[in-house]
Amino acid sequence: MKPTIPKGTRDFSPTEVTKRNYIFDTIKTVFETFGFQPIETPSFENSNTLMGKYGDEGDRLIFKILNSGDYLKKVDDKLLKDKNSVRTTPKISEKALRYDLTVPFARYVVQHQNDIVFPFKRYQMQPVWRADRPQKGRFREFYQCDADVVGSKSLWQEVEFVQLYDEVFTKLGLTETIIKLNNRKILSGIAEIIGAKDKLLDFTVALDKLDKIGIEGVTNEMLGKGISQEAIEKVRPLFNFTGDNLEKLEQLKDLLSASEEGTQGVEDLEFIVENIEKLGLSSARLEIDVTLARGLNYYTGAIFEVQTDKVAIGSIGGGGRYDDLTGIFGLKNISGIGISFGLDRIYMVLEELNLFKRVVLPKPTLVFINFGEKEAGYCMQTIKKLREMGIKSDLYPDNVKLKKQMNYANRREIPFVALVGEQEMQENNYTLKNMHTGEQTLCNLDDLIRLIKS
RNA sequence: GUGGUUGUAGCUCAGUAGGUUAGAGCGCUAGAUUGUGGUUCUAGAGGUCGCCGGUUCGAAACCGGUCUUCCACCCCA
Repeated sequence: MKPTIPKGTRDFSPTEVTKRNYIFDTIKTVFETFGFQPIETPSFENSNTLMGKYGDEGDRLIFKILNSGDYLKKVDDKLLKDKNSVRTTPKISEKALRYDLTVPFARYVVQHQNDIVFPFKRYQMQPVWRADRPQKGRFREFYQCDADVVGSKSLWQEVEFVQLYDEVFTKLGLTETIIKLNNRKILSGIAEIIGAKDKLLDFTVALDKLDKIGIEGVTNEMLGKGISQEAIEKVRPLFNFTGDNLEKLEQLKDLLSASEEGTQGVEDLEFIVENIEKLGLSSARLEIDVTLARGLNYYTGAIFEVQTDKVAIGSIGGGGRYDDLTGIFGLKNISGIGISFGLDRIYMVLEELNLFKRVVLPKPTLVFINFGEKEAGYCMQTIKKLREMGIKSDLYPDNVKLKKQMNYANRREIPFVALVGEQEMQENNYTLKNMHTGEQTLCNLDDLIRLIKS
């Protein structure tokens, strides 16, 4: 049998895990610096917790878990005969793998509302699963690193999340990231102005593609969705939106003056932009982008997306404010805002830009050659002492040819090898070989420690 | 879900207008070197050519299906 793993999943080698942990640790440190606390939720939830939260497309991409036992027994004969998957699925599957971390978090907040101190700032770094077709930077199992705040409507949270993005990417050495910012209220306002409020979703999805398919493509798609030519004319200025953030906001103000919601959105963005300008960013750039829509339909306020133009890979993070996420689970009037880091994509970007230089694979500093049982026992005494001192050291476990043992040390890039044979044992000293220079020294334990520490 | 693409040794890939025994480089094992790795030289092991079926005297090659890889769309991190 040929060993394989399912489509869209990956194994991670020691080097890869080390590099991934470096990203995890960096993000985690920043999250905690900003006052977030960790939680974890199960990898699978009840289907009804997840289904219907991500739109029809999302439902299709949720991995369903088959009921245990004789799961077909209770299903109606008629239903089975009809071969209708959509209607049969709920009968044979009651659990599903989590699709993101935000919905399980909303469930968590509602379920534990009595124990939570609001405003609740939590972070979560766990895998999620999507039955998508894999392609570049898209997998069926991948990690998300989310930070959310629930229980505060303050726009300072938006400001903080921009700072947080900047901080994380700066620490990772990924500079000049572009933090795109928009507001769902502005999109609603625009739809209102053009009299296509019922087509908000179609409108935003089409607008989102502007940089990909161009003005003409977007126009055609909007026309195709039943948005009138006149309406499109009204928003044409959006297609060639230029200037700095404040200039863009001025233009938007004019465009949206007749929409209360749109105006509110502009004011929100103004607050964020002005304060970020006062506080300053280390290496990222905040950019208003009215074409930024994001697919999720639960965002109600600010929308974020982080991009880098150094690597063509799509967004490496995103998020936004959702005023009513917990409402679905019965807890009203709790506003939330959150952001997410796409760990796997960040990994690919750092790899491509060669930004993992500082990451070193954990490995022994010193390995002892095995010359036989007696010598091995003697070496283990020393290794015990060295390990107690925090020096990573190891005994080659088998008494095999010296060449093979040396080759092992070489392949693992272990900097020092100690040879202890009969001669050394009798004289109570060590032959220490520096694998880099090839230099060998006969020394006692103190000298050995001093040499490998230098 | 739609369209395209890929699969030959552990890895990266050659190969054939269908014809004895399927190749290379790297890696692996052994030796040159019995207490010395990285270089070099020599030898060796390793493949039902993704899987199933069809066409054919004959298929790794042609055809169909299926799985897989990668890519675009949809959607999205």
